[in-house]
Amino acid sequence: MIDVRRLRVLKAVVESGSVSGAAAYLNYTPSAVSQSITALERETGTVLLERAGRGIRPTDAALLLCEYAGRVLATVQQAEEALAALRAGRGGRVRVGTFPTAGSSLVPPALAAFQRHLPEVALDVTVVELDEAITGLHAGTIDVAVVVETFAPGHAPSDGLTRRHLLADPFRMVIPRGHRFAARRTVDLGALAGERWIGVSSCPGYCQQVVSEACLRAGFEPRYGLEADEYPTAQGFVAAGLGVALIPLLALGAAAHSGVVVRRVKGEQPVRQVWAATREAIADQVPVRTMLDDLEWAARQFAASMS
Amino acid sequence: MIDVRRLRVLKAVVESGSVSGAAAYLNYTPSAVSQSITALERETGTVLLERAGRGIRPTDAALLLCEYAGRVLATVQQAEEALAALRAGRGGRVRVGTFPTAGSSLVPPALAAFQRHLPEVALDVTVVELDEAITGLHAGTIDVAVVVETFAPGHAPSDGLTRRHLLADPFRMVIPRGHRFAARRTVDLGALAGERWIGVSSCPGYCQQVVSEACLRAGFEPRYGLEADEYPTAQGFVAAGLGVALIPLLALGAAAHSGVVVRRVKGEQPVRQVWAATREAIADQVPVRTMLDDLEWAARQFAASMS
DNA sequence: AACTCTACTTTAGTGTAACTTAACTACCAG
DNA sequence: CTGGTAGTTAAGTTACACTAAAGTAGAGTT
Repeated sequence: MIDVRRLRVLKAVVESGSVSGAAAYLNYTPSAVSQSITALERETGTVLLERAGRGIRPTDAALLLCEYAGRVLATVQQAEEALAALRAGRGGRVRVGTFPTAGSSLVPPALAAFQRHLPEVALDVTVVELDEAITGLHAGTIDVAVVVETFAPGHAPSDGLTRRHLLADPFRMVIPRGHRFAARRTVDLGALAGERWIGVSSCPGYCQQVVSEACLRAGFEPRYGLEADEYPTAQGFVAAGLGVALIPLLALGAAAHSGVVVRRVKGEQPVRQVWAATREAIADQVPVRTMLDDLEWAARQFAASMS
Repeated sequence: MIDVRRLRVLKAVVESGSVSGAAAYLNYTPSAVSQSITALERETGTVLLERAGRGIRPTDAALLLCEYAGRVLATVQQAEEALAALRAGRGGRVRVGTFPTAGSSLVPPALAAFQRHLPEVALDVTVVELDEAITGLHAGTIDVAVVVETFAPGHAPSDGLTRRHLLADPFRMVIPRGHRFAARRTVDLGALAGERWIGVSSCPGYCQQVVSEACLRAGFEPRYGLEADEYPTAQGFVAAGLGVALIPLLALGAAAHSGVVVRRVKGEQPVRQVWAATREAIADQVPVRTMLDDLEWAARQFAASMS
């Protein structure tokens, strides 16, 4: 394979028309240029320069190689420019993994803001469970994950990952419209000890745990009746009078089901913590940082709108 | 400017999916590959590989660079192929300079043969005087010159040039159809001592000299009447009865003027030597050597047809 | 949980080749 | 013939690309 650096030297010679001119251009000595060309001639088995009086004249072969050298060097320069563009946040792709109940109030506004900031970066959004998010981050199939808890203060951050706190998402009491507490502004959990509780399977483990702990703090263990697969379904169950549920504000969305009322919990709020996580290795990249910033911004917007 | 050799290494890594795979492919040690990539990362200020478990994963930047690397390496390979083609005699250009009276029997058949042999080589043909031919060869504006004499055995070949003998082109006596010697097979120059001689200015110096020397050998100095600018004109003058002329066989062409007869000179033939000359530096190139061979072939053909 | 294997990185050392310096050759001009 | 310019050659030095060997870290094994 022809050495591209020597092609560069040849190009300089052909374009300047002399060895010494090329040397000046390249900040070499004429000797170095001469030796480079000789080496290239040896390498290609072709005569590239002929002596012509005091100077030199490129052969057909030299002109041919020079043409290709131009293309090669132009391509390399294009590569540099494309790389600079990528580093500046133009081009490339960010893969976002979000937990199932991230809701319409957090991730979509963040994605919209991101597209405004970096319109040339492609976006992949997938819904993933918590463990998928972690393994995806490690495997490189996800760049930014929006997850619930796990990264809570107590937990050690998974190795090689870094996280940013987005939001403390409070649970609200969802009760049927006709319920005896529907008129109250806030609801004491303890007063609902006897109710039938609706569980949600899509937020496995942790969310359920928050609910249980809140109930325990209120002095009772919730009696679960139905298990909904999603929070909207759970609202439906509540509206149908099948029980009550504690549902995170984010999962309630902008508009609650018409058959239910949403009430603040009296006393200490049960909350779930929402985090954004990414690999440390890519945390400095413009698109990744921008995505984190936009998620944070969307979270602040949401928190402000719900206060 | 990004180092293309390192791009090559990166490409190997990305395509094989591992450092050790690339090392095996390139006949390097994994260490060398790792160092190359690190250097490329330093050079570009970009992270190219992330550790992923036991192996590595290329970043977006690496994939981007890899794409350009493919183009660059492909272009270099194309250059090599184009160069090989040029060396094999496909492509390129041969510039032929020929003396004014080279005639239709030598150069055109040679050019036709050349085009048959190397159809992809472009041809430039110019008519040049002798000194133009020499300077043109030196200056590189002519690759192959067809010249008369100058390179005769006595002469030292001009520096840096090499020559090949093509033809001893004999002069023939051209006399009017009605001339008293028109019936003879051969003509004794001495018998024409009293005739008016037609000179030709287009073959300056040497051709004239050959004629004069031949006449001197025959014991007289020719009395020049008219001077024609070209050999066909000279034939016209002879046909009109304005004198006689010694004209090289090549210049007579395939068909002589209808008003004249062409007769062999008795005794020692006045001849002009026809040579092909080229620069030593390019004498080994396929197109140049082919051109010389074809000129030689055309000369043999001509000599055979005129025997 | 300790081990082992594999993959990559790091560090130190070596050899090649790329460049410089200096001397040489060749061409042209005064 | 001399001086100046352009290119090449030869010798020497430097830089760096690669190897060797030791180090680190993940993933499977006993």
